[in-house]
Amino acid sequence: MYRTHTCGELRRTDVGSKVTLAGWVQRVRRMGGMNFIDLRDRYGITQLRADDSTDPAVAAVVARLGREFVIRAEGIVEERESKNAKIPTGDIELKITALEVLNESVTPPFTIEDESDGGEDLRARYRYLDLRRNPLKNALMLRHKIAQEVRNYLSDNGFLEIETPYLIKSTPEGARDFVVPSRMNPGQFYALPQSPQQQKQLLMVAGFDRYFQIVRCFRDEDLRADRQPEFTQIDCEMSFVEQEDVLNVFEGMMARLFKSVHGLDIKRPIPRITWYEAMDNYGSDKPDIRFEMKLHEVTSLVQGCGFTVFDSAGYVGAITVPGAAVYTRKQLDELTEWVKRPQVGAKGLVYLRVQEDGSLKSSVDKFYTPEQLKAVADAAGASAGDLVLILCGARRKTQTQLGVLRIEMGNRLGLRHPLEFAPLWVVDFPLLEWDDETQRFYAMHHPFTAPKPEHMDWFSSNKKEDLERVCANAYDFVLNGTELGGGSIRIHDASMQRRMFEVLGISNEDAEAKFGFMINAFRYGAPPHGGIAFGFDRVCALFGGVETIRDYIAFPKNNTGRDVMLDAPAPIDDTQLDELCLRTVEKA
RNA sequence: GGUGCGGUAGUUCAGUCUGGUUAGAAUGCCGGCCUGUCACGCCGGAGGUCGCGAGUUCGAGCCUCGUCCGCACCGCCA
Repeated sequence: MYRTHTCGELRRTDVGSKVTLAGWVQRVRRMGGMNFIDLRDRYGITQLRADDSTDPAVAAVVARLGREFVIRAEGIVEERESKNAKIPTGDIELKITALEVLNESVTPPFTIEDESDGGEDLRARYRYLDLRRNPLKNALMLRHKIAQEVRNYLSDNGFLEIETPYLIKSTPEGARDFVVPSRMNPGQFYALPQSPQQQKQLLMVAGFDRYFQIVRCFRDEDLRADRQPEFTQIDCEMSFVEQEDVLNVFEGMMARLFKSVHGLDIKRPIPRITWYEAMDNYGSDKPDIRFEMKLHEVTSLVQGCGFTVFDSAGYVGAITVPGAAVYTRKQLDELTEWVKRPQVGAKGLVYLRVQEDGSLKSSVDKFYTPEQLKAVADAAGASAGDLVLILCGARRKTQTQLGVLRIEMGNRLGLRHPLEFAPLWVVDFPLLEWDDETQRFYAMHHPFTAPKPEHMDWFSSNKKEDLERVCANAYDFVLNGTELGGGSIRIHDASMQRRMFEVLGISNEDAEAKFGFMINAFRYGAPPHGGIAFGFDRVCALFGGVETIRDYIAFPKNNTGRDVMLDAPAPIDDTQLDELCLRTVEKA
């Protein structure tokens, strides 16, 4: 037996017992004649003590120990002379009676401590060492906890966990597919699933009326702090449900997670706003509602006064930054430069200070009377000491820019506490999105999303402005400004599906070629159904209070999609290429 | 495809704007001292192709151009 206990469990009540521990050497403190070893495993740290004078054999082993050696120590649990309140085992130590090196370690390239001295890239290349550190270890433990809670909740609610294939068929709509060549079918390719969307709908046709899966998905797109090419979804689908049923079930799931992970009782029902309200009030389809600072349209108040920038704009909107009237000219200039960066894309920034005495000072004083400015400040909900920031331009574009500015000001004012949680449903998304470049509609969610029944007249119309108004039975779960999940009620009626393809400009032949198996299956009695999928990595990261998902994935890819530890992707042998008929002709 | 920031001891960084003797600090590592440390302390030591390539210059870590790599973001992500 290598050990009787872990390094995290011994307490004062164990004093006097003879135990054996095994783990990694975190640090050796040699005091001259007396030595302390911090022994670490997954469960914690226990201090070992060795006295050179009483046991020369142990002393000889201690003398050659280095960081990250794997050792096994036998000894007696003793109460410490001086306690360490920082660790749970801080009241005791192990007086070593026998010590064995199970394996040596070369000096690690960075320190294995909570605050490591290693940079991101270095730690990524030695991920197995990085994972020994508490922050990453705790992140993976949180991930496990959330996965367990999700499984239990869904299983308790009658959901069956069913696996779907990873080798499927490429679908042209949506993100780029990762493809896998087929040896037995030369020149043909599988695709890895972007999500098990079609399979789960087929499971509904098959009668598994409540399905879920914690499943890996793949998208060959550029990466971000919150986007990996392979990521994990909590994928769910239900039959004989309306939107309300889906929202209720998954509110319950999120409530259970908040309770079990953070001990929080979230308010139910979780607030719901429409996509239009989200855009008009927050300039985002995934608003962070931990703080107010809503958008206010002031277009009618500022036009016709000779300020041509506003007069020619389709929309003029404002946000009120509380307590920011003290911003200096320099700070405002910096903010103006900030909104003009390509990432935001505004042409300029108009400000309006409501000073402590109630008087107004703005960058457009010469165009407006104090009364007119007062009306703007009132419309924006500004009071003494506040700063009103105004952008103008095309409606949705400007709202989006104000939304980005709102988040930035929220950050600057410290209004976005990572461990404060404000969940939200965004509902009634537009069904379709017009693309100017290709002059056609695209499905905002995916082409199986059902239009709202009350919008069927518009959906039947061939006028662009009618189709643009059609809302979908689609919904997103948003937490603290991050989209954590999204789903919809699906189309289960063949004629409506045909109409959908027609609107999207997909011919019968194309639809047959791309989604033939779906269309065919739906002829055999598809039940009304709908579902949702959550980004599991993002759920973990947000519950952990950070914005990057990499820490919650054991072996993530870097910014360019590489696994720097494996050094993948990599070329393959010519023999492999030949077998797959993929060998390219050498260039002359 | 694009924008920004970064690349200098094992590691994290300073030095680059304003070119000039032997490129510094901290930490880690090695050696010595130390019997109650827990970020132990004290003394000493080793450790550098300044990412790579070209250019400007009497002289380049520093200036210019190119290139590679990392991170963040825009595009993209039905």
